[in-house]
Amino acid sequence: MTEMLNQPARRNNPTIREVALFADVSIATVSNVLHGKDTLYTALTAERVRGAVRELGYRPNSVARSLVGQRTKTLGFVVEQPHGRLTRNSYMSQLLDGYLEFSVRVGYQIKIITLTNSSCEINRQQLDDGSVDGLALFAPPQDSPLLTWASSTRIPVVVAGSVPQPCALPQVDFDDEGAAYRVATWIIGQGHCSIGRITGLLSQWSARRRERGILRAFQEAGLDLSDTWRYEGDYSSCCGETGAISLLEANPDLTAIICGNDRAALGAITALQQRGISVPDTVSIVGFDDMDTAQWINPKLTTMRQPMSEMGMKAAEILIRHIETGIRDEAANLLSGELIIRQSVRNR
Amino acid sequence: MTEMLNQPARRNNPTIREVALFADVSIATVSNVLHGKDTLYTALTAERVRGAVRELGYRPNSVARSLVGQRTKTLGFVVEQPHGRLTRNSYMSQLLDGYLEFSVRVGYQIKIITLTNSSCEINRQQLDDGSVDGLALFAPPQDSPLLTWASSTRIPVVVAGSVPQPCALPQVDFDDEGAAYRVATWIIGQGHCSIGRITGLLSQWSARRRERGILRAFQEAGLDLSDTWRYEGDYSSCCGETGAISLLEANPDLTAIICGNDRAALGAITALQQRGISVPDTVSIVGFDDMDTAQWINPKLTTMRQPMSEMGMKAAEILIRHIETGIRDEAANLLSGELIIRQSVRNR
DNA sequence: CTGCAAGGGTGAAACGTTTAAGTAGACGGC
DNA sequence: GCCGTCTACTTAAACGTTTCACCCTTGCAG
Repeated sequence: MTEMLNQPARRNNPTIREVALFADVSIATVSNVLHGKDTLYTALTAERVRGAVRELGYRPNSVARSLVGQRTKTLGFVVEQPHGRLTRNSYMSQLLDGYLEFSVRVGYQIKIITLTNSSCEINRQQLDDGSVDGLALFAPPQDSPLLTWASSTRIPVVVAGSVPQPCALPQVDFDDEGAAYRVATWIIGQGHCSIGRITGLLSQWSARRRERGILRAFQEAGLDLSDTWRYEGDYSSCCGETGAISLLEANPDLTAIICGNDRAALGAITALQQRGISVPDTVSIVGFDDMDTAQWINPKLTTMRQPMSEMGMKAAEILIRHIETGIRDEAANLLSGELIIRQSVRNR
Repeated sequence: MTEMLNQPARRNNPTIREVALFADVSIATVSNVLHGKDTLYTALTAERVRGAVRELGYRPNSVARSLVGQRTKTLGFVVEQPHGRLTRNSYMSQLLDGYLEFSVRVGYQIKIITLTNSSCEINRQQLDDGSVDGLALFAPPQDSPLLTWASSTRIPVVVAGSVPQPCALPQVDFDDEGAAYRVATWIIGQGHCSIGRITGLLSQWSARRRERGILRAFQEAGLDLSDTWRYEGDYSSCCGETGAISLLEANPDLTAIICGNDRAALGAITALQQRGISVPDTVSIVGFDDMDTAQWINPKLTTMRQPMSEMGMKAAEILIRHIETGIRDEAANLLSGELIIRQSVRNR
């Protein structure tokens, strides 16, 4: 007994039990007061309880709460290697940002779950061990075993960003095709008709969808649909450099290039400028993503911004609705991008 | 009808109790097998238990585990508004990256805790409600009430990044003064002796420490220590623009500018180039941070890279050691930066 | 005076684990 | 034949909550 009194500095958090003792009421009453079940106690007892809580510095233990309530008010942010490092591309951070913002606003917390390919089997334990109420899979690799796992699991799941097309899960993604169509249509509207494109790897769904959008716009405008105007890259700046040069050699009358992402666009600009070809006066360049650097380079890059943060938010929204109402979202939520017009495209 | 079909997929996770029943052993035995307490069971029972686990698809509930074990194997990543959005500056994402990487490697998970100034009192509940074993406060505002709270709390805490100087908590930070000293010494070594500087707000500790480092180098080299060579900015690109011009007007023989961060450096370069002043031929520019854009602009920016990821790792390391051994780190862990030499500084 | 509803509260089970303490049986030494 | 020691288990008490069922007053209608 004296021991308890002697340990002022390092003593453990008080429990609801001690609060009850201190206030001279039952545990149940403390709980009721704390939950504002106001028909179950008098103002007097409430005051005594609150006094005890204040005096003892009581904070409810969320783990115990989760155990009995069978929910943790926590959502998982799942990211698989090789993305791994969140920062490598700001893509992930922006998704996280939106996801976090929405979740926190409605009272959920976020746990980050990273899976390495190798230890996928081991780490998968974390996915459904009761520590989260729901999971959002962000930009999963196309062949991720998680996708099949997710479609048969008990726990609410949503997939967001770069979703492989045939995917029977609730999903939110960028409207690649629509955005590409709009970019192409817009640039045609600027008077260009000899337009090259540097795509991502066409084995990837997102790159294929963008290609489709561009082709649709080209077709409507009666432009040449042949592969002469296409260079298949891999979203690297390096492929932007070689792609730009290669396209220009194949089509000397080229006046514009649509790049699959900003990095490729940066590479293209660099390569062209090194050869004394002016951007945008001779060749116009448009990118995809609106990465931070886009506004710092010269000329400032005109590009299609992906609504990353909004996608994160939407993912959280869908997930939380599923958790709280049991209603699983079935639609494919395609968010559209925004064309950020800067200086790298010239009106002819 | 469809509802009926949906039910079997939605059945709850099996508990250790059901595994025990299935394998016809006690709960304790299941637990022992799962924990590899190999003196406590025969190979035969182990096989029966593992069979049951497999058959039922049992996964231990981590919440229950945490409750009895009194630890969650989870660390908090605490970030206060107005940083809020992780992505605004990649600063936070990089810290998170390192923190995450180290933690995951040694078996800890990460929960993100964002605090808005307004609801600080409310959200503070989350900080010590038993849901995390330790907390890392990243780049707290100088006057953050969290800092005083943290120094008197029971739970292990570490502060990382932009730590206010008088802070009695375990901490890891960038060696601002040392890095600034090295940058200044190096640029003097390149033959410059008319060197301006654009600082951050000198009310902030980090900016003051950098200023001190620069002055020490200037003093050792016998350079003019007066304020003529100093422009106090606020780490914005805008202040870089006005700062560069203002310094140049005050000191026409200026040959180099040390910028408090990369954003200011970018602003300075833009402003100088707009006036037809060549960088680095006429004026050299050196930055601080090594933001992504630094390698994309022309000329590529020479800058002092902050070891953000390493700082995150170090924070996790210190925290976990404190948690597991009870030994609180008392040293101020100052990590040094790396000078990334690119093209924006000319050797005279 | 009885019955009964409402108000204000309590007791205890449950959530799913871990683990200290206990136990039954086999075996060996004397 | 008795004691002690191992081995392989089991029992049950925690961990800190929430919540459901129940209990005791008191007041009031019949």
